[in-house]
Amino acid sequence: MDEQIQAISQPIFAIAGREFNLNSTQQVSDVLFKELDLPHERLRKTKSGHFSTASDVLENLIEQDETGIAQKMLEYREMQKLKSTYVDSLPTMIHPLTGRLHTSLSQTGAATGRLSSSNPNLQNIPIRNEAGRQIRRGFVARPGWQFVAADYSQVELRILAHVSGDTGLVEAFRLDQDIHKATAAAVFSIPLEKVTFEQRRFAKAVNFGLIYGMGAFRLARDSEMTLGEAERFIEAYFKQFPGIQGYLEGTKRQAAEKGYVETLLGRRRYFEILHNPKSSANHNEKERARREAINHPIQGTAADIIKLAMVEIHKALQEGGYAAKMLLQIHDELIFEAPEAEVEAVRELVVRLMSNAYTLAVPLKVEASVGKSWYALKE
DNA sequence: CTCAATAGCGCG
DNA sequence: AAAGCGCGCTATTGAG
Repeated sequence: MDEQIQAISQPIFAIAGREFNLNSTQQVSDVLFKELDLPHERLRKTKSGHFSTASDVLENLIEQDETGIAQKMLEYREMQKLKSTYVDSLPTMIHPLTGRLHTSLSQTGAATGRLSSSNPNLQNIPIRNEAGRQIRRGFVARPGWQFVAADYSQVELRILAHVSGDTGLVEAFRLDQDIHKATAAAVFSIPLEKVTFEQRRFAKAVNFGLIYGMGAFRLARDSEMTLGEAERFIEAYFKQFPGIQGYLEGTKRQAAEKGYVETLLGRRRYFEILHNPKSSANHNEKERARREAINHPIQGTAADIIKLAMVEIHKALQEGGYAAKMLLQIHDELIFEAPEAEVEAVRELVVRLMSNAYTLAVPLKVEASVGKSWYALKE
């Protein structure tokens, strides 16, 4: 990746006889969409009226783009992001006395009760693409120590199963089924072993979309379905998981009647927009508030639970006389650093306390891994 | 120079 | 435009 990153030091590109700065989305938009022979009537516009050059737009253009500029820009952007945000920036933030990076965690940064991380943000270190993932090679445990990482598996869907009481979802988690596969089998009315990769991928998108209050429009856009087909699919989904439909409706009703919704542990988020019938908010704002209300009890409960686990684990490490330290929380995941001799005990302790942090109608599954670097975590 | 808004994108 | 939630950081742009 070093070579790839070095290769982007020059952000000036020439195309259609003009030079422009690839960092300037406005320049790119003007040149790429107006001077090139691309159909630009149907393209998305930004707030300021320029054509959007967001990655999803460029990806859709690759096919028809004979110049190859769309592909080039995506590659350039990926490397530029990694270079500016991580490779160039993180080393400058190493503390001179400790030789380490120290983030600041805010307990009030997120409306749902999540923590947020800043200066630097260590909750968004790349992992999804291999080039970015290489950044994690830079995070290494001190000599003779190892990282122990433990994350909740599907914690938000498990919380949805609990708060909705949906029997199908609860059963699937109790049987420790592959939840997206089980969803696909249910909505397509086929046996588990007949579920294709595509069907599972689709069910996964729908499961996540629900947590965020997704509608038929988005579903249709992200799939090959028409709007009508997407509406029928969602209908079929709710028929299969009526508890989920009940949760969505109940949450909306509570937000309207009481003006707030809350997590299992009582953390509230207020929605004046939905409570006040004379609210001046427009339709879009109300729809957004509706989705926020749907999401809060789920995301917020997950945040409550991992915080309980963090308190318990801190206590247990202290009382057990461990040298191991809790380093970082990434929403559904905790990272520790432990001396070699403590690794197995810490791993066992962390998995146990995270799993038992709060009792739901379904098990809280925790997966752990160990390694000398953040890149090399295994198991 | 600082400040705010915007576009874009990294993560869960 | 906006049409799935929650964040923080970088670069550009335009303003004072």
